[in-house]
Amino acid sequence: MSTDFTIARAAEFEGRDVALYGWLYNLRESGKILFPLFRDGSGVMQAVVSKKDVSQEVWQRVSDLTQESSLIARGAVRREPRAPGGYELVLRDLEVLHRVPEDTPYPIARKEHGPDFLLSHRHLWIRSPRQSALLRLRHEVIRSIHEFFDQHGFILTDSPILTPAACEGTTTLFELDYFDLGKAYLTQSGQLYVEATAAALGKVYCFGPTFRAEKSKTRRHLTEFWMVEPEVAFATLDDLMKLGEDLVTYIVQKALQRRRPELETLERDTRKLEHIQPPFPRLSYDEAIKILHRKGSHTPWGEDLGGADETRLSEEYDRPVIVHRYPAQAKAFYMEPDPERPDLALCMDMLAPEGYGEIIGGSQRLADYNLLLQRLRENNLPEEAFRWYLDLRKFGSVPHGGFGLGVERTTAWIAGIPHIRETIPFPRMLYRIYP
RNA sequence: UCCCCGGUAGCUCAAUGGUAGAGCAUUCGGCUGUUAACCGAAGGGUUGCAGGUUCGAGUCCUGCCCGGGGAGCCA
Repeated sequence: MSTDFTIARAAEFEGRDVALYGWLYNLRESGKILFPLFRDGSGVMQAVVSKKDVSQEVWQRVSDLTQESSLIARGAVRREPRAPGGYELVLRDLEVLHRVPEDTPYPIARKEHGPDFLLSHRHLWIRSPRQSALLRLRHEVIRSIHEFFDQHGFILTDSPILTPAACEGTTTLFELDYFDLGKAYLTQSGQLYVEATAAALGKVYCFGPTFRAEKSKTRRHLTEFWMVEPEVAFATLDDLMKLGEDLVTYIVQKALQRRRPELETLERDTRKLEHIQPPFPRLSYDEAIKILHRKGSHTPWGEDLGGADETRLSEEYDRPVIVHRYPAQAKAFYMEPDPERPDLALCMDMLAPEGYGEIIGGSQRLADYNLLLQRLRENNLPEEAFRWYLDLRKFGSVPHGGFGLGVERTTAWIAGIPHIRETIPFPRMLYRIYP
């Protein structure tokens, strides 16, 4: 009897007797033959039970199964073209661990449901094949990120989640009381802290949840989302664009290599992912605005690009497009000005194809102490809270930079799904914090 | 915060201002290769909440609550 059987690896167990630890996904009956469908977390597998081949007790236990009852099914794995997945379990014995009572049946049917109902039952919805495929894909994205940075000599230095002040805007912070020390805030970005660790370790990144109290109500926003933020000492804007391009390529190609079955479950057109390879097109903001004006946009020079602009730009290309050197006035206080055009910031955004919008935002950071101090004052930021950040410009300041990549947006794009809320186990949104 | 759409059975949805219905789910019966199986039957309702118009309101009006999509902002 094998104990390490999983449905995903059923082919390796052909002809062997196995124990399947799982749940009932569905039960199809046809007279004296039963087709229970089991799921075990790795996939769904059909079993077959003939009345003449099993005891009366086993037959009864299977016919009495209710959806999502937990169980141990024992039998032989057989290749069977008529079974979904190509293999089925010839059931010999069934042990019921917990039977879902019929007066409180499992609420999620294998039929259509609305988003409100599904999100309110998110703790159960994640059991469905599509949702578990998305969570496996998310896992793969995260794993690839860590692999990539490890292979490129980066050190993981996580930033704090509780912070004393804003990283960027001050209006979009979740605030809480911190003992006798006054207010603390949930982090919006780990960037300022990885700037410090980059000066200590050279090439670093942080990976963790970030929080935005923005009242955004769109398919691209969550109030709590995960971001990976590399930061590199001595890096120029060109280095950052190259790093972002290599990272995104690595993530996409590994997803294709390792998560084909999941992408198939999601009915993703993988041809659109195959050609995600460097180099990605690069446009200056000036060039981007020209293209947009030619395509009918009315965004004036100097303003940040809107969602419709991003879609217009990305539909020009079959891979992500990098837009660099935005007007400084539209960007954050900590960005290094372009020495040739001080009205521009040495920054870059990467826009995913197919209208998925910005997946990366980054920049070279202000390295000069006096200019940084001036920018802090212009933005009415509390100087005291940024004392340590200013110190980084007092003790061996170097050109450096980094970017943030949004895990959920990246996963949604690779999965080809319309809303990012399905790419995180328990999404946090403007009007939803349960379950 | 603003704009648009919606709320009817556990779920997805019907119902000209005139007797609240179907499919799925649940229960019972039938069927030896089913593929969201199929066939037959049964149970299941304070039509989001409060008020108003009307002989009569799921339907029309007002307010509120809840959700969805989008804008702005962002990853």
